Amino acid sequence: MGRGKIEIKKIENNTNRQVTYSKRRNGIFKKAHELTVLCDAKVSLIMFSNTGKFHEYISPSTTTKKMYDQYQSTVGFDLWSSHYERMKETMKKLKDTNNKLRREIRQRVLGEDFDGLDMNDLTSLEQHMQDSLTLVRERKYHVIKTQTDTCRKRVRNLEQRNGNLRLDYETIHQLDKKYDTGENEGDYESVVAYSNGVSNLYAFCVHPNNIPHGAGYELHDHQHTN
Amino acid sequence: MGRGKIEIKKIENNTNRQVTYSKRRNGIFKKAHELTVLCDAKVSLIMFSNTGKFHEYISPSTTTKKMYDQYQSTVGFDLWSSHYERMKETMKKLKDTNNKLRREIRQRVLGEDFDGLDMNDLTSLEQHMQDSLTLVRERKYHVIKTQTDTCRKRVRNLEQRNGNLRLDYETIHQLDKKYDTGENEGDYESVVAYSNGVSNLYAFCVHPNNIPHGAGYELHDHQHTN
DNA sequence: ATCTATTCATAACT
DNA sequence: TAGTTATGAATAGAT
Repeated sequence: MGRGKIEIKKIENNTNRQVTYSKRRNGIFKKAHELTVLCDAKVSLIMFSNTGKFHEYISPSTTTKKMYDQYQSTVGFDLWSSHYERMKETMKKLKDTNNKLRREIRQRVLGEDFDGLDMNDLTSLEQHMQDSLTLVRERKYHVIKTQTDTCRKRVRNLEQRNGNLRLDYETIHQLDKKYDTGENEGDYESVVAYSNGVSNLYAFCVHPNNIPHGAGYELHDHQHTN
Repeated sequence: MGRGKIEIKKIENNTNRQVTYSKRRNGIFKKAHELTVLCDAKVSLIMFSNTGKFHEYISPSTTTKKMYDQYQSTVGFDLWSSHYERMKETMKKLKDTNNKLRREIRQRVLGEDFDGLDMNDLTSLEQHMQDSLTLVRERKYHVIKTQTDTCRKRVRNLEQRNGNLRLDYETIHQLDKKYDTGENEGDYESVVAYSNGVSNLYAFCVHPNNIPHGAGYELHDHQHTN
């Protein structure tokens, strides 16, 4: 139908193909619409050109979604059912699990929902809960013990540190006395020697009035205890 | 294009409509295929006649599902994503809930997974579990009490019944003695009178050897206790 | 189903 | 890209 018969095979000329696509597309759409009206049919027509351009015709009496729902139920095996059904299955299982967990919690945590449990069930439940409670208590005592140990260690460290401080302090005191009585010649070496292994001696020498509170040294303490 | 021009409106004659549908459907399918070949296009053509009959054409280079996936990504708003996404959302929530429940159970039932719980958490958890355990115990004792009460009632009933039986038995014994010594004249009335208010006297008279076990009377017992 | 007079769609051209 | 037209294709109505 045209100025000459054509063979039905791909039109290689790009422009021609485009033109033919456009013309014939309109032709089909027109036919689809005529069929819709004449025969009261429902038509969904979707096309993509080889360049990816999209066109569709859908009978006015329906929608594309409806057509595909109908398509699916007609063809039986539906296109997404595998995904969809598997998903629904999974969801059902999740819900079931959820409910079981909830019931367990209701029984064990909230102390409800005992219907259908006989003496044996109750006794076993009680035993289980007793065991679990014991586990929680053990955990708690473990935590307490750990905390106590840490605390004790810390105290011991502080005591030791305090002892050292006193020692240092007394040493300095004695040195001061020496200086006061002019007995300090040749003793500088011994002071330095003594200070090895005794912490913060220099600091005390600079600020001896800090000793009783020691707030300024907490950082040093930490460096030692850690 | 036929023996005469036709108006594009619904064909009322049923047969005519059917025939036209069939002819034009083939026409469109042919055109769809020609377009597919000539222009290297992809066509999905789905139709339902007004009687519900289904026909489809799909370009050989593709499938209906592919076409609709492409349709969805082209049109943007896709046909199933809303369902699908909502489903995925729901599933995620279910999984989360599930995990939370599981953790609670691990903590409270299995005595595991205490990481991140400090002393306060543990103390509160212990208290909660103690409370729950108490609830289970209460329930258990309630069940025990109920069972015990039922049992006790039953025993009391049986005892009472047993007492009645003995009474009956002795009565009969005395009557037998009377008969043995010939003292039974005019006493029939008194026996019947006596039997009023005493259960199963007739039965004893017929099968006095059943008395000690009484198995045959359990049904009667039930009728009395209920 | 098949036929065919007629209308319609469109290939080539502008 | 849009319009024209010669021509083949589609099909309405009849058989």
